[in-house]
Amino acid sequence: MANSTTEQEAGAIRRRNERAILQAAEGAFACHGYRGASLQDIARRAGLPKSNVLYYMGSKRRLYVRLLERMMSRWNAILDNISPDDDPVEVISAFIRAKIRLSRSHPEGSRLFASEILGGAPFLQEYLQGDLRDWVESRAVVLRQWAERGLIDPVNPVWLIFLIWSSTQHYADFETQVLGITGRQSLDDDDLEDITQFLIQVVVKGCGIRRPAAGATPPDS
Amino acid sequence: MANSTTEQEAGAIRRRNERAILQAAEGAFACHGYRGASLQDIARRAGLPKSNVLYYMGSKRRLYVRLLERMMSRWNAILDNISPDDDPVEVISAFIRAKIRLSRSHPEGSRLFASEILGGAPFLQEYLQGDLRDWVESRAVVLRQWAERGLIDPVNPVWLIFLIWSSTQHYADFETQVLGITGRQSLDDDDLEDITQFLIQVVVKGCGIRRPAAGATPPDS
DNA sequence: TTAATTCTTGACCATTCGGTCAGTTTTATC
DNA sequence: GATAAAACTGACCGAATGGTCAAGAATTAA
Repeated sequence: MANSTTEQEAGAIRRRNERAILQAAEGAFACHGYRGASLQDIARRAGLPKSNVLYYMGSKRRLYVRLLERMMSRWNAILDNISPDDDPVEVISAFIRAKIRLSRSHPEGSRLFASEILGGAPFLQEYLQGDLRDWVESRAVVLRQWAERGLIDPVNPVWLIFLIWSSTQHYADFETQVLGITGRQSLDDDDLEDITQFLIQVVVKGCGIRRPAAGATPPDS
Repeated sequence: MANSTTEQEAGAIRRRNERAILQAAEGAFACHGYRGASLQDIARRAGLPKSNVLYYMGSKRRLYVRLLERMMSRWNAILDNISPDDDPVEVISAFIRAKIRLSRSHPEGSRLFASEILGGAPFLQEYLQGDLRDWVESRAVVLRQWAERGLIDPVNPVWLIFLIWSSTQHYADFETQVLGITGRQSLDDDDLEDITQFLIQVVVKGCGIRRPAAGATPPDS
């Protein structure tokens, strides 16, 4: 294969091919699920022979797990810490915004995750019942403290978190439905900003989320 | 095969076997998607030889389409008509409630639908851009009229419909995630009622949905 | 009882699946 | 240019895929 740039740092070929394979596989797994996706199809999308895919990834399972881990690390990156002293409106708004951004920047990874959950999460059970559960519980504690201080209605924190997850995830997972119904070819940045504002408004107003009284407990900004 | 009840109306065997196959196939397709599910697995779930599945259903594709159509008819059943004169709070509440009930009564059909959309809706494109789009548009008209009369904040009706769809669908599609994170084995009726109340409250309050002034335009009940 | 219809199923088919491997080519190092 | 390491890939394997078919079993209709 003709390679125009002969001089490049070591491992460049590996990096480039792995990137191509991972991207191709993400699309295939997102579209057809773990079982439904085939290495042949992934190889074709990546423009490589099937043997080459296995040379780099070892096996279909390893490739799939690697993609899941990549997606979960993206997910973890937006699960930032919050403190009871933070401004609830800011925290919730930032969370919704980050989640929408993730759905937009990595729609296929998002669908890959959804497909994994739909199939009963055979590879992510541990994560769901471990790290992610702990994260949800820690946020629930903060939300309850906000409720005690009258900064939010006494809603079930877990249902609220699920509401935000589902309503934002929707725009990646059900993109086909959204486009089909709205008659668009794609959603542009303005649409996404509009959706983000709408979700923030409904959640903040719907849960009675308020900013803390000025000077009471400064949100450290 | 021993058949205890010899005397029964014609077609009883067919009905019973088709039921078993459809149920088995719904679970398999929901779990693994169209490509990922295998007739062998479906036959095993139904307790029949593979040949028998093909005898009744013709082909994998026909079986899949039949399941999709069955699910869409359930879906259509809750897309009832509304009039601008109806009480917005009642309409939205009833819609959320019906949608939650559908997710609960037919979780695997719900996941089957989700899997179809995730895969790009190869079999449902027409439905999405046709009947469903028309339905959404007709509801959007009513919602805008409500907004003009001050019965709801001027939110984008389509985003509101998507919000209700996604947040309710979540409890079927992401059941594994919900159970893993809450540490439950299953969600009981009380949980679902709690979730329903939460979603109704957030949406109604969040969108500023109000009941029409008494006697103004009676909701015909 | 007989004849027709429906139902059942194992054997079989071409194709594709994930995966192995040996052998070749390309690249990096000296 | 020589050597070693990395990259590449066609051929191949056993298993599983969706689907066909013919022949037999069970049920129904006459």
